[in-house]
Amino acid sequence: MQLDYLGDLRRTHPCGALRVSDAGKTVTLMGWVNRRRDHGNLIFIDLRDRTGITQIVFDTDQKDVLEKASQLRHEYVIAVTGVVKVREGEMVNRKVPTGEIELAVSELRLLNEAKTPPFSPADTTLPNEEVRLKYRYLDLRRPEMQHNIELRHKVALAIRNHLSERGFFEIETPFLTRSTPEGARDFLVPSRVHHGSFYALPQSPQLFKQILMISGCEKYFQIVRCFRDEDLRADRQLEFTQIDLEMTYPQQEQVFEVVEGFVGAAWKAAGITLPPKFARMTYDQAMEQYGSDKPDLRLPGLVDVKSSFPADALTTLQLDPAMPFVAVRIPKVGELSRKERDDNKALFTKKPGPKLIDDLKRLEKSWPEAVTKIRELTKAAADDFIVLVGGAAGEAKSAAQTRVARMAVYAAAGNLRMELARKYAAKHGAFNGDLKDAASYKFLWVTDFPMFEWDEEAQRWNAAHHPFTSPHEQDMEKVLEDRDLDAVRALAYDIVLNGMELGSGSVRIHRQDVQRQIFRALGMTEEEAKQRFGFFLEALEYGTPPHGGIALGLDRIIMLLAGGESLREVIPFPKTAKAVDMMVDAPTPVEQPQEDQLELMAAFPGLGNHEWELATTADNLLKAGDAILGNATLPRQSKQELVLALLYAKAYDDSRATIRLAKSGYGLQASVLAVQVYEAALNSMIVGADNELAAVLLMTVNNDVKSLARALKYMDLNEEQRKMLEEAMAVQVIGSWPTLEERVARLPDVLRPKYEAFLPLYETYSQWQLSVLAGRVGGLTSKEWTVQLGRSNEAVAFALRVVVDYFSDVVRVVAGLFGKDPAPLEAWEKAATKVLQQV
RNA sequence: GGGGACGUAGUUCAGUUGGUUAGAACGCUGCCCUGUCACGGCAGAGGCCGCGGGUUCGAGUCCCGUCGUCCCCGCCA
Repeated sequence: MQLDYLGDLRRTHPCGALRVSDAGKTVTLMGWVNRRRDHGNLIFIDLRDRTGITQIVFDTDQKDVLEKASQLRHEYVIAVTGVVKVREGEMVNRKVPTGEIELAVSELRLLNEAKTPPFSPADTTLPNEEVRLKYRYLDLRRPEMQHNIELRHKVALAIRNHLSERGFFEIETPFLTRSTPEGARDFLVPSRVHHGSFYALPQSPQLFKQILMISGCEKYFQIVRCFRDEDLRADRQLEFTQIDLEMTYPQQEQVFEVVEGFVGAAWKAAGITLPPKFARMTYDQAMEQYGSDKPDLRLPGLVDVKSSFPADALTTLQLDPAMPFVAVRIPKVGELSRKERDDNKALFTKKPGPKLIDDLKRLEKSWPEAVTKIRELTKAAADDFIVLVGGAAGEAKSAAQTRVARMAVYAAAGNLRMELARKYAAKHGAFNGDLKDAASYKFLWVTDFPMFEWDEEAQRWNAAHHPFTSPHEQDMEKVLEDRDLDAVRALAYDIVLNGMELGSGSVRIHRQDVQRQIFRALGMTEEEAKQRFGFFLEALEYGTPPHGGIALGLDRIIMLLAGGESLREVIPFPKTAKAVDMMVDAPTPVEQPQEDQLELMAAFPGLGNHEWELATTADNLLKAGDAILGNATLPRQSKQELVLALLYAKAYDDSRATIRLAKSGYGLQASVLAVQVYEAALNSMIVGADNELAAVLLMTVNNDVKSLARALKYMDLNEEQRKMLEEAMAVQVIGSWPTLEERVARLPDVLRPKYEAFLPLYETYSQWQLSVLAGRVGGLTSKEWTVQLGRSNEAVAFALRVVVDYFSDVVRVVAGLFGKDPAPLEAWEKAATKVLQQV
């Protein structure tokens, strides 16, 4: 079809703007064909842009234009000029804002055509997420997505303006930086200039914003991208946006005021007026009243019912009188069947300690007054559902455990409360509040978090927030004297909305004596602290003002305001649960011209050119092997086929692990694992009954190990090397096969004679070969034998050579037996030989 | 790493106890239609039933594996 040029045509109005008051005007609209209704001599088209839809009309008044309009299809881009006409009577469409007018077109320019899209932005039912993400540009054309994008812009702008008006400066901090003290995995970026060193992408600008306070910036904020290399969820993406702020000389309350201010401005931008102040609650109160540090206030809290019972009742119920005993009430659930009650039991924690009493009717038989009292205390209506949670008798032993045990009971009750609330959401309706109604948003500040958490596994204290959080001034003595650490409260706070944590912050430590003491309490030595935060500790020493701040998740805020179930609804280009961008198809293996390889190699210290080439070759070999066979595609009809398929799978897994270890420079560990590859190679020869090839293989294996032995140097072992040795041994144990006898015993009868014929040969060579590396590594403890453990190019090269040499043998033998064509391997093998000969 | 749900036409879905030629709606193509607005009518095209094995006389349907998407646990403020 003939396309038109835009020429000097200008758009006079967006598609969502025209009203009756514009009647008679000659206007020009541009946009997409959203929908067409072709009546032959009368054509309606809904023209769409981000502002909305206008109906445009073509009729026989202009035959040539009508003719042209009949060619239009979904998502064609057009420009139209015409006169705005008022629609009358039946012709009005009350469903759209522009429904009282239409445009009688006199000129149509076709700016672009479109392939038939996999789905149309005008569709009423959505395709699945995969399709939406792949064709994200089509998905984003949908009015809902346009709305979310606009909402996000407006909210961010309102926050910026609000904070700017209150003296906050938006200041940028680096993306290429070093690891900050949050607990998540960092994204790492190898440095080209500094071989073997990495930048980390920030999990948050925590230390930078504190440094800005030390730098005299007084009030900082930033709407900033943060990165965390963790598994994704509906409400978690690899990269997400925080509203980050920090200020000097703050009372905790001042931070709250600032946040209440900009959150109010944000909600205002979404057309909702929030009350000026949010509720406040201490951590202990939150736990006792809701069994959660992020209480959802839309439903009734827990109610202490201990006083309802006579003293002996607790004993009869096998409850610990020192533990909490609370009622969980879910409104309007109504009668439950026996089966449903049993199902609900499964929602209760499996941990020992907390105990569930879910049958109030039975309870009523023994203590009728108690149950009446409970109904009173909980203000329960007749159709409300109530269960009780207490602490099982005899669980908490020491006084120190009591607080933990009490919290566990509350937490169990709190969890059950939310599980039941979600399950019966349709009945109580508390979660279906009107998005536009301020009452649907229950904000809450949770304050006075504990400063430390006891880590049972590591047997030490952890910082509950992060190690720069200031303790309460009243609790400072305990910190400085290193006592009662579990009772120390932090000046840390969370902002919670409808049971979701929106943000988290604290007043920070500004005195180096306190900071030093905190590190000590956390079991960090001076050196460790210096190594991780040296620059920051030094900065603290140059007159640091008291400061504090907070960070809120912008994506979550937008999601809640948009009524979305997932962050993907409010992030234009999100990633899937497996961390893939479906549109651009990231991440991808990199096509590697030599220079790029060198850059990456630089990230792996100690790996030489030749070793890198070997690693790449081995990688390609694995790919080639899998293309020919494919672990999953091997038939497994006979026992022999099963054994071969398993052998191939093992060789593949070990090869892959070997290459990974080798690339990281862990030569010896890789070598130990590589032994498993030729073990598998050997076994496949034997099962395949290719005795001659197996014998040759044994000889070359022998030579390989000998040459490795020659290459390695004798030297003393230090502490680090000893640790690596243990690691290497662990790898050996994990990767080890059953003994020879066990293996023979497992073989099908047909195969056993063949295998047994091999035993002498096998025992002479392979048994010895297998034990060579492990044995020699073991010998390291006697300080006779060593390498630069984990950093030896010789060991790396050996491991990779083993993979390259023998994995292809496995592939060839297995392919032969399964009747697959090993030809694709040949081209690769030529290339591999070349690399191998370079040694 | 573990658990669950799903995978059939471009899209959303149906497909009985395993049984003839795998269906519907929307979309697409062609023709007709001057007041529709999720327009309507007639005709038509469109399927590796995700992929690989197995069981069976016979598999979209049963079994095993694998890949992908979503949700949850672990992990992560």
